[in-house]
Amino acid sequence: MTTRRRLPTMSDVAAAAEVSATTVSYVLGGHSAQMRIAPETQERVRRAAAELRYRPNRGARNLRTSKSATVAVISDFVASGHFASEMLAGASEAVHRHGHVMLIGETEGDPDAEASLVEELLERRVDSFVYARLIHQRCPIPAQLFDQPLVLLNCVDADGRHAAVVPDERSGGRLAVRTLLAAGRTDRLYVVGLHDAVNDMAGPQRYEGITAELDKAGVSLSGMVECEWNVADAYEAVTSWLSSGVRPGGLICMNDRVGFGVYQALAEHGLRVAHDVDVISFDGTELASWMRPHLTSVALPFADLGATAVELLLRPNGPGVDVHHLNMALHVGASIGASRRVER
Amino acid sequence: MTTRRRLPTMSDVAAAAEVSATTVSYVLGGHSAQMRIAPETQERVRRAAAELRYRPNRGARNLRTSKSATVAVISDFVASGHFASEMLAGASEAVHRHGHVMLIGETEGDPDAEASLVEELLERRVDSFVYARLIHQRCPIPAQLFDQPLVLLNCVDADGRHAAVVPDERSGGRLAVRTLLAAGRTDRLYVVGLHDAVNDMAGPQRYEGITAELDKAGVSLSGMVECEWNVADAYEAVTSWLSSGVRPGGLICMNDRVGFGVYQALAEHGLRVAHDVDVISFDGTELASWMRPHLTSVALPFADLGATAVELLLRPNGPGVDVHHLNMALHVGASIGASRRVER
DNA sequence: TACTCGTGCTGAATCGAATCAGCAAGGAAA
DNA sequence: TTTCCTTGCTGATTCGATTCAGCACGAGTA
Repeated sequence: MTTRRRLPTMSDVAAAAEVSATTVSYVLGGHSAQMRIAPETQERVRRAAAELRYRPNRGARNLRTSKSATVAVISDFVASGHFASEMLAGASEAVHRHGHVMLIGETEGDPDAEASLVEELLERRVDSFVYARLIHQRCPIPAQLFDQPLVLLNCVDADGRHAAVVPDERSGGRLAVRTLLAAGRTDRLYVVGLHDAVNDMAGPQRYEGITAELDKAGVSLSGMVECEWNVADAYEAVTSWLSSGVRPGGLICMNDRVGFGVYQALAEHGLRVAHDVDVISFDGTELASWMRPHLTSVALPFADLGATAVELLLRPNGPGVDVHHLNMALHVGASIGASRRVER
Repeated sequence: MTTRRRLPTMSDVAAAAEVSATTVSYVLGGHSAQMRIAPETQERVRRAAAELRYRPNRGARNLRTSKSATVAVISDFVASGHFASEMLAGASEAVHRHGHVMLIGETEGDPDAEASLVEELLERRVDSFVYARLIHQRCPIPAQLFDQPLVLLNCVDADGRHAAVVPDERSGGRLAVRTLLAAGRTDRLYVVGLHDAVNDMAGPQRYEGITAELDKAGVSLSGMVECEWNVADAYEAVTSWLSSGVRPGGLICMNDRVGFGVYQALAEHGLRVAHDVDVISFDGTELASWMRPHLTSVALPFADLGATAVELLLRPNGPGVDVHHLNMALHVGASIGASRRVER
């Protein structure tokens, strides 16, 4: 089923409505007032267009106007099976709301792939670009994008020359601490997952927020467990840490996958989440809601990040150069404070 | 940073190389032999193009040739945070390998959204379409796509009028059973996750494969636990089932999330995976590798599904109307047979 | 010398829409 | 009656590439 009949053009409509193609263009383009087209004529044109199932050829229009109503999203993930792809859903929704379409290119972060992808997109005269990263970080931007309308999504460039939309990790960190404190957890607090990753933004900023809020409350952090932000490393690090005899009161996990590993380690040591140890984490992915008990998590506003980036991009005056920090909200689970609720 | 300088056109190149635009077109289009352009002239044209950093305007080319080198992927998920988005990564890779770009539209399965999305895409004269579903199922196809080059991805239509790429669920089911049998598990076998979902393909076909292979081995299924394919339902169903006193030997979970719920339920009943109960599941997502012990899973070939769909679509003679079944491979974990390994 | 033929290139039309400049018809004002 | 304005529309050009038809020139042939 791949025969494609010729699609009706503007002059087909013009012929059907017995007017000129020019008139059709003005009517369907919404400029009929400016050109004083009589209401009956407008009606006739519109009916003809509907009857022929006329659809404008965007390519032809673009050629004339050099606008393509197309937003390209260049990301290092698309897929990768990661929860962050919700960002794309948010972006996609906003793009269609504006009557544009979204081109997606995945590059796995490879600069060569990025460069050739951008070339492809420029050939297609894409109007504007979103450059997205799976992990909130500082990263280099392909130079070809410098003079294009551009918004960075979940990342920032070194010099702050571009508009960016990122989560407010710092206040996310404060929120995590406030949540623990509000539940009465004020002692034996540890952070799990701190590590040095070059250009990482999430880790340091979350940590800043955590220490700032602790200082404010006069509570001090008892220490930290370093590990990569994944299940296996978190499990191993926490397991060997617990084996050394530490008995934490509250664990702040740098993301949900770390939280997952932490649950496993605690279980093997006979420690019950929420009863013996309070656990909170960051990201607010589905994974948190799969655990037992549900993991309380300070959520990244994935969809909102994507949508906001597109909204900025499509603003009439362009996106500007500000960095926009979006709030992280608490996804309440049941991983905190059960002991104290019971004691009461 | 949104100023956009005028891009060089073909006639700019022609002027620079002191030839006609026609000549430039033939040289850069690779038809120089046919038109007998002298090697030196070709060289001059190519140098001029490179110096001006000339990029063809695809829109203009499309207008002339009515081909856009664009593949649209319409899916009900994109994002949704699901592992299946790897299908898109596979598709994306194949699309770029063919020098095309990929337009993505997410619809959450809403027919109205689908219809208007397809209109948008047709306006842009997209060459060909992939219609994808998160869950392998039989589903209605938007009628506007009927006369477009189209491949269905992870779904089939009711009448089999379109090419489709789907996982071979049946042999996946057989593989799961063979794996259990090969590990010596031949008794107290149960399937977890069977349920009636209209138009679902994965469940019935996996089940068919399972029973066929069991029959062949002369082993019988001891029963099944019905639940939706998610963590919470699987946990609850299996927990109450275990509470009734059943002691299973092997559990075949309909997907990894069911497997996760099963792990939780088994743990609460003091049953150890691989020692007391063998567990195998389907899908082979990252989640399986996050569990302890790693869950052995019959994997969906996500990336391959996406790539194959695109390859079919871009075949010179069109995609045809066959349904292509791709093999599911075993992701070996450690959730099977530890007891018998120890006994030996 | 007249002719054909191969070589190497170009002119002009075309795709489908947007848009500027302008024109015919009719009514009002001078 | 002439001039001017308003109303309602159209012709021609343009965007940047592709592609058919054809042209000039020199070499080879009769």
